[in-house]
Amino acid sequence: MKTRDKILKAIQEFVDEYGYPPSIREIAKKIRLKSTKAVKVHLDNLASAGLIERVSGQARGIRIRPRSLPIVGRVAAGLPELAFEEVEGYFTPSQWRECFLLKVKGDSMINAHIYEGDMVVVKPAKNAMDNEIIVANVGDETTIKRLKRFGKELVLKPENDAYPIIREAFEIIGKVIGVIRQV
Amino acid sequence: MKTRDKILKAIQEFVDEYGYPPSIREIAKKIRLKSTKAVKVHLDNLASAGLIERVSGQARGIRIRPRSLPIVGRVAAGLPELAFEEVEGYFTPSQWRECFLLKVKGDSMINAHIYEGDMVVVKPAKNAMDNEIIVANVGDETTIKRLKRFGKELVLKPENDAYPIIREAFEIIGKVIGVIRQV
DNA sequence: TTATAATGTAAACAAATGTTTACATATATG
DNA sequence: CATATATGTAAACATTTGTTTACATTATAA
Repeated sequence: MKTRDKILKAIQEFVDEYGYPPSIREIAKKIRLKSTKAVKVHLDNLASAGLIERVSGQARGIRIRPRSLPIVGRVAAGLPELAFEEVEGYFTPSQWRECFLLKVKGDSMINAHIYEGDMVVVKPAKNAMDNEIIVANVGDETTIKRLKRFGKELVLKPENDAYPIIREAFEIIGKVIGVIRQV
Repeated sequence: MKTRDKILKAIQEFVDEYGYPPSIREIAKKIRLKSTKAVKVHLDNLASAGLIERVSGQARGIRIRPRSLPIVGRVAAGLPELAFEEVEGYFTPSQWRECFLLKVKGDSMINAHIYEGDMVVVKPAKNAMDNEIIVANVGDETTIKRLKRFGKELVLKPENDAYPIIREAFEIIGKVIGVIRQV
């Protein structure tokens, strides 16, 4: 692996671990270079190649693109090292920064393809719109349901015909903006 | 708004804008404080309150964004600012570092709860074990199936009884280690 | 009110950190 | 081979940046 790529990888790992970018000396130590000059040259190259951005003179003035995963529709033959022919877009987990994950219990939302053991991504909120899937507290139970407006009444609708609509009082905790399942 | 909260907000805004944390002087300038001492005291308070993490002596050694999302089983009443009673664990999107996302087409995997429009998280690999869900190229089609070993023969099994087992030649692209759906 | 703590200013200090210079070594490249 | 270029080491340098000290101001409580 070329030194330049090692540096890029080291930066990404450092940011993942510490939450802020490394200093030049920290990069040098991580990839076992004995001089800061060599690192600086490579950083300048990475910057002119557009792989990172730098603010000269500033401590840890390195910005790497927010980590994102490429979304593809199909994969080119041979899998030539992430050189996908048809990248449809990018998914950035950082859009979930303010969220938490709620582990799904029960099967009351299977029509929305939310199953026991899945994790729903919840964006904290106190209000929601008609038809959104939300997390709410009913009594001391935390539950995932679809919010439905019947005239002036707000109710919680399971996505499973075997369960009844909930008309009890509830408190909205947040909106479900995604579902994750680890295989 | 209290100075401490202004500082916390300023840090978040700075990180959003520049990709790395602010220096104490930059914070002071942003919230119009004329001394670095005042900022430092507040940073120390924020740190002991657990709202930020600091590495003393290091330039821009401030971490605000959690590296992981908390997984909860239920939410405490009132949602007291992300103070969850029962955090069961943490989910770190960075475990998907080497992966890509493949958009799901068709309904051949619905028994594994993988639906059209979902995205599967694929970890590139050239081999897989019996029973794993994999991404493979069959001809010039990219497909998601379960890998099955029949004696010495490896086949691709859909998770939908309406589809037949695929016995054609295929190339393994990677393993499916997760499923994401954006609601 | 008066004492005490919290908060802020100003300046000095020390450490961390980016930058530069001089030189050595490897790696092409003709 | 000979030369140029890239890459690296070592050390010095200048700036940035966290920390501390001394003191002023404001808020809080007895």
